[in-house]
Amino acid sequence: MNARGRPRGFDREEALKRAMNIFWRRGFDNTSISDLTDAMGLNPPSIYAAFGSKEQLFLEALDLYSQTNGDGIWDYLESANTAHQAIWMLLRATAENYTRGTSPRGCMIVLSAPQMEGGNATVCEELKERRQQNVSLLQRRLERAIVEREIGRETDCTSVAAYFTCVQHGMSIQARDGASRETLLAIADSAMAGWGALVSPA
Amino acid sequence: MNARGRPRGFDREEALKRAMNIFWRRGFDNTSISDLTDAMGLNPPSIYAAFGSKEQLFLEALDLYSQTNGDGIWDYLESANTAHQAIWMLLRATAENYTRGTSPRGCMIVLSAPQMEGGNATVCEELKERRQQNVSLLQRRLERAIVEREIGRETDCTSVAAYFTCVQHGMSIQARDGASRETLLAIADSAMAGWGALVSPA
DNA sequence: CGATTTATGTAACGGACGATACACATCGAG
DNA sequence: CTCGATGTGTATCGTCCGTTACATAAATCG
Repeated sequence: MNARGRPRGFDREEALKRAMNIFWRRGFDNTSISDLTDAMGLNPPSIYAAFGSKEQLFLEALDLYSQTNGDGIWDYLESANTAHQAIWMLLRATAENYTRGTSPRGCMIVLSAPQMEGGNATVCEELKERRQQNVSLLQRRLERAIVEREIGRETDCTSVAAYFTCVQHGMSIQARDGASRETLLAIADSAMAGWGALVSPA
Repeated sequence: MNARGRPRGFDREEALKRAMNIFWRRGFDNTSISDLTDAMGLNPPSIYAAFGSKEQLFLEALDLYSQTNGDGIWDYLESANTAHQAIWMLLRATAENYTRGTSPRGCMIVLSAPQMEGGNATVCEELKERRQQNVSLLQRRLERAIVEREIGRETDCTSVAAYFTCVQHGMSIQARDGASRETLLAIADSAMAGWGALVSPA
């Protein structure tokens, strides 16, 4: 009992990758089905048969983005030995990731649909949740650093996580506005300058 | 030779204010003429006669935003005695400004149209230029602080300005995502924590 | 071989968009 | 008053949007 009917005439993953790139560059609302058919080399019925709708296609593209572009950044959180090193490398990896010549600049999750009203509600909510998950990841890493006695028990992990997340989000805007990799790396370093004052002593 | 013809039946400034609010909340592309007619209480021909086009209306609304909402923030840059105090107050004022109950959260200039492709090119370019002007303002204030011997001559004013601008931009995203005033104020304080390491000694 | 199932290409759907044509209302000038 | 000028309301323009109907192509199943 194998695939019945006419087989799909295109590579679904390749098509999804192209959709991701154009959503990333133009955002959800500013990407039309016509844009997608051009970029994916498909006609509308093929897209709808394979992905369901523009909204579902975007959500799949968002998953692909998180897996292929996000992980390279967030892996450092757990792999680095200290929270200080982890966040520093996270920010520096972000700077490099946001200024790759071949990819759109900045983060798809931050830039795709910043308006909470007027656009697609499901998409907005999904993006918002993913952004907030990143705050939680940072916060948990800081709490782990308390347990491991890297930083003191008095550290306000929630505020510090919000601060570094804020810097990362801001880097998306700067990257989209054309900031150089050097500028973003300098921002990453600057953001770490206050570390000693942000965490309480171990 | 005074105003000939039928006089305008509405308050132009009040209508512009309402347009600003809805553009601020929904962004440029996600605000339709229908949204504007509802919010402004006008029919399309009245809007077009008074403001020209959706694009021109937005640009006027953007000017109004800068005058009524931006100045409260940026005035501190020149009025404060030191660059340190100026930037700190700038960030704290930003935190308060972005979390006023009556207004949309976050900055209109940052959130209205973050995509450089697919939307209105003129609007995108205008917003980008205004964002970059803010970097220049910060940079000049830091250079003044060098002249006034508040900070050392080795300070990398460009990088430091980019860093604080980045924090401010990030606060717009956080505010739009629902961050509390306390969270944003904590971010402002956190961002200042590295000041001593960011500037060279006087 | 049909019969069935799935994918594709063409062509178009209803609806929303930004923007206007047109008739009418309301002003100042003469 | 009449005349020219300008604002307003209705009703609509052409275009693009996301989506789909329909006929046809290409595969498996019996």
